[in-house]
Amino acid sequence: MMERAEDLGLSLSLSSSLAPRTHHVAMLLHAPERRFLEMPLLPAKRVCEVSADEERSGQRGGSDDEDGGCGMDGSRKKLRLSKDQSAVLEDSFREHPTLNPRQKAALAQQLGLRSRQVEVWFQNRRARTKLKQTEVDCEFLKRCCETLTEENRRLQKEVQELRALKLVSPHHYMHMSPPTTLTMCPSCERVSNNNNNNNNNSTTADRRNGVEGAICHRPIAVRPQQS
DNA sequence: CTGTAATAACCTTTTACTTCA
DNA sequence: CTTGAAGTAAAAGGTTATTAC
Repeated sequence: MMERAEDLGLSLSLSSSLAPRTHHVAMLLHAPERRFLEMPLLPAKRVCEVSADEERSGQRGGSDDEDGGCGMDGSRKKLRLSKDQSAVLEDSFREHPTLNPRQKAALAQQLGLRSRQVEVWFQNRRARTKLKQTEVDCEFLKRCCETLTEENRRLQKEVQELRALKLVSPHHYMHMSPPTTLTMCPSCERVSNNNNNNNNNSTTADRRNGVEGAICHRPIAVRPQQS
């Protein structure tokens, strides 16, 4: 059969970790719809696995990766890893989240598990890590969204007030100091704070006239707005 | 050189079991 | 004792990269 780099004791972290990661972004986007379309109408078939005694003892020897047997009733009995086994697996995971076949076999032998079980444990462990990270990212984005919503509300209010002021007292409006606001360059979409951005080219009058392009970091065509 | 089939490794989703409040 | 939620081992089915032909 094929002789992979791992079999030679080489790490394939680039090809086996990075590449799938790039593709799983697409998977995240498209998998749910696909899964929905392909969702079976009937429950998935039950599958036989390692017998309860073998699993519980965790001492099942024998050839690697062979399918386990079934309980007499075909029911799936679930292995619970001991604390020691979990600790060793966790340590190993911290060291390297993916295993090459040699590491996997060594770990399996050390723990008295099949290497398939070690492999599955690592798969699930990676999935849990990713899920946790997704939750963290989601929480962060939620907070960002709340902050931006609040900022948007504040800015809308400020715009309203300025418009009202301009109508009521144009002279006073022209001579007031610039508002505490953020300005986004329409060209490069960078946001700058007017108050501490002293080296930008825009003037207060520019901004009052809606000429926001003046703060751009690169030259852009500025078309004064009709007001 | 290119296309293709086989294979390994990994990922995501789902299922089923265990534990615990 | 029952029940529902959470945690997790394992299976299923998918994608991608590699290799041989």
